[in-house]
Amino acid sequence: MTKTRITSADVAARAGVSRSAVSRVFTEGASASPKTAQKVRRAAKELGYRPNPLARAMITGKSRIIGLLVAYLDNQFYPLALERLSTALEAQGYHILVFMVGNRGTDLDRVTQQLLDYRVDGIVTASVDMSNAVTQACQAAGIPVVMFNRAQDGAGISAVTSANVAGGRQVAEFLLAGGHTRIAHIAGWQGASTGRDRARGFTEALADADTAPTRVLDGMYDRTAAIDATRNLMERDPPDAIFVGNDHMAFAVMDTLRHDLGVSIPGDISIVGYDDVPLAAWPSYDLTTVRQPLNRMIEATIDTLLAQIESPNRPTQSIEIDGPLMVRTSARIPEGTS
Amino acid sequence: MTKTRITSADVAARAGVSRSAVSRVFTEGASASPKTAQKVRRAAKELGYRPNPLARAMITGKSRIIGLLVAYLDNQFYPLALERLSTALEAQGYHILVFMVGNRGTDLDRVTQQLLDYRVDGIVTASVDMSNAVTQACQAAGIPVVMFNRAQDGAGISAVTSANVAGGRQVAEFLLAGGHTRIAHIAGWQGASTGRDRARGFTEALADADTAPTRVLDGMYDRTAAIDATRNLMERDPPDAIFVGNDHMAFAVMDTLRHDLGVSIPGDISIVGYDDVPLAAWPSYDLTTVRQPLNRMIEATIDTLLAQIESPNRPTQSIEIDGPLMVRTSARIPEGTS
DNA sequence: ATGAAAGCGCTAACAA
DNA sequence: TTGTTAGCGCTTTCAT
Repeated sequence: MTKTRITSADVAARAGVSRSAVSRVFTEGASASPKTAQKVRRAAKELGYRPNPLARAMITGKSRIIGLLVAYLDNQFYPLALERLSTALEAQGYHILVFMVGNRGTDLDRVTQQLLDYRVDGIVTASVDMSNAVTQACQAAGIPVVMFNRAQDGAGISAVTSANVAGGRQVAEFLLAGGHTRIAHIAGWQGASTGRDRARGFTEALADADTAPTRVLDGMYDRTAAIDATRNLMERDPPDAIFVGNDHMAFAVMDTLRHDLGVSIPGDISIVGYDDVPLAAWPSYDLTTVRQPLNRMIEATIDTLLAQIESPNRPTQSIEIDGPLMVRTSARIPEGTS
Repeated sequence: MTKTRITSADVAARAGVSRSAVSRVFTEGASASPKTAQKVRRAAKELGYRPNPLARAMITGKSRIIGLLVAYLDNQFYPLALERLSTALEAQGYHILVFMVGNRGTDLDRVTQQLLDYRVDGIVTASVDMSNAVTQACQAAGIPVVMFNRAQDGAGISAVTSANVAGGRQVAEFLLAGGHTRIAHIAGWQGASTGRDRARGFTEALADADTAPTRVLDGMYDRTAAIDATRNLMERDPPDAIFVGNDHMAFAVMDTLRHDLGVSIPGDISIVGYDDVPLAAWPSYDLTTVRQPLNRMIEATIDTLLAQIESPNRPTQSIEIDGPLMVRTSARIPEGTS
């Protein structure tokens, strides 16, 4: 059995037409008579021919590959995002080429270069914070970029996020309504827009009620850091509620509180997280949290990206998607709540 | 600012050499005099030139892309595998093109075709059970395939797994030593080699001790199925220990037992899982489980794949990697254990 | 060691 | 609508 690849020439020969004819039959919206099309398709099927996307990419300049830049995969939110993103893009004839960037300021330049090398049609960055340089370079090279779950102020880069400021507010209001008086915040990484926005909305809403968080610590979106922050918090001035910057950290906080410190949740302290990953709904945590509507965020990401690929001069856009507070049992529930 | 791409011709012109010379300078182990190399590199740097991998792929037939076929990303084990795999491959100059296959018998044919279309240099399948057809087709097309965390009996396909039969045995022996007498098994999907092997090792070891599992239910590697199985088990004949086919299901079992059924773990029932995902070590579960040594499995996967890419006629190999039982508190600990 | 020429598999002008 | 003719950007014999 030979490993010979079938080319369009083979099909052309067999169908008794030119290679261009074959090409046109396999190209969206190209002109080919039904008769030719039929002949070509038959020959192709008999030969097991399929166009070579690489060759096609070279000439069209479109690879139908989307570069995905991703840092952490330990927070359940991102694997799910990847799954949805990939599935949705495959449905549109695109595929995802993965570029892992080490969590802390790795060789971004090398990655950027590779991204450009592969002539990807577009780029999605997920959980990548230091993307300024990258995104700038890619934009400059004419490759559309959409930041997923991160925003970049005024940088002229498209971004899709949930309404993080509003989400932070929601949490503050919920906690206030629950009668909490000493509310602390273990924030998401303050180098990330999500971390900052959630903290801001939260603090602002408290300020509106003439109060303030007892303390704000940066949990870096990291489990260990969150554990340390929790201990620190409890040693000095124990709060009666903690808003944690994402679910991943909130689980760490709950674990530490319950199992290390013997604190009852929500009896002694209420905990609220952010993301609503599936684990948040598991009864071991049953975490009250702000949902980031993954499906709609993915949808928006893809729409934005594809729109930008189709019309390169289209202005960039930032999309913010509202997410509800999922009330569960990790935080005391205000009286008379529906 | 123009979007013009720099080609090897530009570099050649600037360096005063031929395009072949440029090519050789950028090709591993090609002959170029130090002088030429220097001139070319300088010109390239000045122009910001980098070879186009797609064009290179067309001629060499090597895309330096590895196709990753993956089904579920909700079990923490696979995102981590993906992360490690991608990082390690990037270090070797490869990248991962993702192909999601819907959990239940989706259009495998379409995916297979696309895999072939892209002329990937190799394929890794992860958590893909029905891979027979796919892998066969790819092998036939001369593309090396390595199955990660699945084995295929006698199919002449390379595979990397942990020692699942031995792992199952370990669990049985541990539970027996702990004095359990009514041991049930909520098994991993019996359509998957891992599910079958673990169940087999487990049952065999019990048989060696002249006993048998009180019941064996297929949990399908699915949270909901595992919950149902747990309820079913508890209604009819409650065991004093359950070996669960993977951690992901074990968490569901523990949640159901504790929060739905008010069962104490390990007071009333001991639970043992499989995988040792990070979550297993979190204090909320603190799950006794058999570790699948991820890093070494990934290493073996990559070694096998790259070896096969380099010498296509090399025979396929199945590698099995031992994993220790991680003893934690979800199962009663035998007396006098170190 | 180097350049000229040929070609990977395909699509895009251009005529016909 | 169709075929012919050029390439896309690169690597690779084959001479030199």
